Amino acid sequence: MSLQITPAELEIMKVLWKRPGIGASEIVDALDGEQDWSPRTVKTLLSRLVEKGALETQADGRRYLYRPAVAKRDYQKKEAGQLIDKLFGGRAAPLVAQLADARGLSEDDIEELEALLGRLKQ
Amino acid sequence: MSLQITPAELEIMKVLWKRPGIGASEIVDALDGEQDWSPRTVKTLLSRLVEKGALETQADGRRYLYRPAVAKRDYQKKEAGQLIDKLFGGRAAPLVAQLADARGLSEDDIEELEALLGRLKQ
DNA sequence: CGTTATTGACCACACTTGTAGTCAAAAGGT
DNA sequence: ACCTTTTGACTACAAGTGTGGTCAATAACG
Repeated sequence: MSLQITPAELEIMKVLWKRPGIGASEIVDALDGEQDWSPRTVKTLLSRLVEKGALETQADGRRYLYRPAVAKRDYQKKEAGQLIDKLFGGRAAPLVAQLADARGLSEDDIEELEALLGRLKQ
Repeated sequence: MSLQITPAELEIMKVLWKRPGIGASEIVDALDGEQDWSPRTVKTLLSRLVEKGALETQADGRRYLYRPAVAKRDYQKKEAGQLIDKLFGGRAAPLVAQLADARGLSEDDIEELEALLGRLKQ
């Protein structure tokens, strides 16, 4: 179940990761200002996500409540892993080097990473 | 020029980043074992890449020699940046944390990253 | 030289993706 | 009890993508 989430679908997932268990209209509202989609479009994306198993539904009278069937954490992991496999020969360090180069790590980033590495070390 | 390279096209790019300036048949050979594509498919992907400006051609008698118009480095940077914007709120540190969790960083990775951070610090 | 293999140009076609319309059932307002 | 709104189901349709075929020119081989 490779669960291919497209960029448009991802916007929906992001809303639901933040507020799981809401209905279509709340999602439309949450996206207002972010995306300029008709409610129809949002509904279509919801259906497709349900169909591909990325969302679970729970009937609530006339409508469904939607919630992610995939944790954000897991999805992030999968995507990050795919990227380094695809482009960085499976090694994480070169990716980080590119990131540093591409957009510069902030002081905070650097500190956070050092702490992380410290924890990993022992 | 946002230069959208699809996964299949990327395989071609990878060959050409490694060996720029080769012709279609060499690319087909290089992909043999990697991808199971007919030479026709490779040809189509090449045309599309040229059309979208990701490859440059140089006539060589009856055929073209192809070479990347985009440096691998730059493409990696763009992809990595897109990923963290898309999924990690634009911050690199959480991505690295996920990677560490997802596949574990090797000793070497950790050392490399520490060195990198050291360099970035001053 | 005539035949064959290669190459780029152009074409095909199903599947996915972005974006939305139609429809019928149900829920809610008045 | 109607009319309107909302919702999910189904449908549409163009652009992009994966995969490969046809064709004509030409290079290479015998």
